[in-house]
Amino acid sequence: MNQKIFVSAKEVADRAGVSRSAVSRTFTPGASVSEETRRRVMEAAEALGYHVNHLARGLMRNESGLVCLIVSEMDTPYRSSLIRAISHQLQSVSKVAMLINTDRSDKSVDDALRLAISYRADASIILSGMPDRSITDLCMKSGQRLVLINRDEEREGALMINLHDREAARRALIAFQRAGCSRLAFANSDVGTPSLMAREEGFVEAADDAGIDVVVERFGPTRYQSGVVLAQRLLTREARPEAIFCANDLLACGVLDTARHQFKLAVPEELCVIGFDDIEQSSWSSYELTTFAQPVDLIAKEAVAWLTHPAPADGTASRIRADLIWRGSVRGG
Amino acid sequence: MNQKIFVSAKEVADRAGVSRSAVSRTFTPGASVSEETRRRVMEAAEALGYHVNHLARGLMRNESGLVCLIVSEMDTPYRSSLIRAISHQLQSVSKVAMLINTDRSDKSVDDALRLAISYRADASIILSGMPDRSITDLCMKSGQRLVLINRDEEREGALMINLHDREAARRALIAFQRAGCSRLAFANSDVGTPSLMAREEGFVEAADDAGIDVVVERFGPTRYQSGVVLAQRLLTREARPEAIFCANDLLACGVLDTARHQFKLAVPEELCVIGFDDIEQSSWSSYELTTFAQPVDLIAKEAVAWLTHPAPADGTASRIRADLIWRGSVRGG
DNA sequence: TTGTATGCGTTATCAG
DNA sequence: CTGATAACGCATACAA
Repeated sequence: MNQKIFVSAKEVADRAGVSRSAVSRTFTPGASVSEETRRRVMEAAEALGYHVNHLARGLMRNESGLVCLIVSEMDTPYRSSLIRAISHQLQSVSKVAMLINTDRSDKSVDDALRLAISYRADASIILSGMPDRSITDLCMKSGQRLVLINRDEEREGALMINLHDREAARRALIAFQRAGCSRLAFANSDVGTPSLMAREEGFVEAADDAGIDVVVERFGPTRYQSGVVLAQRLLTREARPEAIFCANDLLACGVLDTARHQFKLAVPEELCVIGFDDIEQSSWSSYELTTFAQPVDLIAKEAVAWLTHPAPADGTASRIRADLIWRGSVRGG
Repeated sequence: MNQKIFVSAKEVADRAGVSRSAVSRTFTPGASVSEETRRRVMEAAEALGYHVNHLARGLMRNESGLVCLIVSEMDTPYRSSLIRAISHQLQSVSKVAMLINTDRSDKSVDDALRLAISYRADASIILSGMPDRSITDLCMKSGQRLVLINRDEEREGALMINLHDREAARRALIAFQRAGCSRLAFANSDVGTPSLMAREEGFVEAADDAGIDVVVERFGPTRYQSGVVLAQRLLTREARPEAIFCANDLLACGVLDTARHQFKLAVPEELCVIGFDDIEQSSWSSYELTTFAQPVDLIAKEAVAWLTHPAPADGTASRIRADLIWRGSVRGG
């Protein structure tokens, strides 16, 4: 069944009439080989269909070229675009992404991290959940780098990339105020992800400061269908909100659809909505959603740069600003 | 920088007071170890933070546990849900997905496949593009299994998973006929992916058989924005189509939005639309798109089952039926 | 059941 | 610039 048939450096060396070291050097960037031997090696390698065994190379160098991406609900628009951006960046520095699905449990994140260690991954990037401190310590001790995206929690030696969620929430409030909205609401899922909570808290605080009340509603996973439920709850209140800030775009789409189709509300005339992420659907003409853009390419670039570049201090935190994209779901853009 | 600090089987053996073979056996499912030694080994391993080195193990067994996913535009709804399903299935059989981004060029697919060989991936699953025959031959010769999804092209020894695209297209025609539509159109991208072309050809053929004319329009990548352009072209024709079958849901969403918002057409009263894939957005209340469902979980299951199970004949082809999901974009569901 | 010895394909070291 | 040799961490055939 499993025919071995992998051609090794020795075979190439024999055919080319050189030592196996010469073969190794030919495929090691920046090694010194004469033009002549390189040519002969390449020729033999081509003929035999030789490919460097990255497993063996990784074993020697203690560096596999693998980077572990740990993520749940990866078929969600924002997540998948972040994955695309990161894997693309990784490839540009000759690394490759290992993709690991988790459910929401922190234990599954721990398992993923263990797997990363088993494969001697050069690094792990966590997009969902939060591993136990004992595991992250193990990662650091193993010389494995760690990047936490939107986790908003400290981990010794790891790179933390976060957005200015609270500050963005303040700007959302200002936008609503300028639109003349006074009855405000915040629509959130009930999963309690740090970045989602930061948006909620930032919005409520900002409203507090301005002496405005905010109705906060939380429900279900962070998905479209939850947005539907949230809208039903919010829009049936006696004092119907004039503006809803949603924890992310998926919720906002559900809210918008429900407001328009079920409650026959005109947006933005009767209801203003702001989301977060700027997923592709937000720009579709059924939504025209005003939202904060997550700069996924920038996030990916920062993450990968930190992985390859010797770290400045070792662990670092990065805060990125989310730009407000004005579309039609808020008056007076 | 790169502290070595990976604990090896030898260290565990020393601490447990056994030979390193005992350690190896403890972590090899189905090896014979006494309960006593197993316990002591596990204890030592736990204490030291030992993890089997999958690189070394893969080197020995010539089998890495890695499966390469080759895909372009992976942040697209259908693609990302397929990736989720596959990676999930892989994890359930203790394999892990290596994710490789390609652009549309076949050369980038070749490169991805070479990388898979370098990592001694157990298999490669191709979701986009088509590699050169010389490369696929190399894969087979290297004992690397190959799965082609929706590629609709033969490759010796590979598993090909396809849908009944042509047959589905026939059913789309019937649905339109039952809705009383006579002026028909097909909206396609211009990338010429086999499965997309099969849907187009199947639809045109079925219409031919029924003596009906079909306007075919092709434009751009297979994305929402292309749907917008396609709708503009189709809906400004003298004889405006009453029904449009779109090569996939993303195009259909663009068509629907444009028909409604720009041309003020009522769906399904003045225009019927059918898509393909059943992405999540199709069920959103702004679309209510009637569409053919790609059974991603089934596809993933078949692919992974074939990878783990000794192949029936070696290479195989699988055709899966796409169910029509009736929603509001066609009259008389 | 256990330990010993050997080999997997590389790269790094060092002598030439 | 080149070639021999020693690791790397593990699995396994073989002997005990």
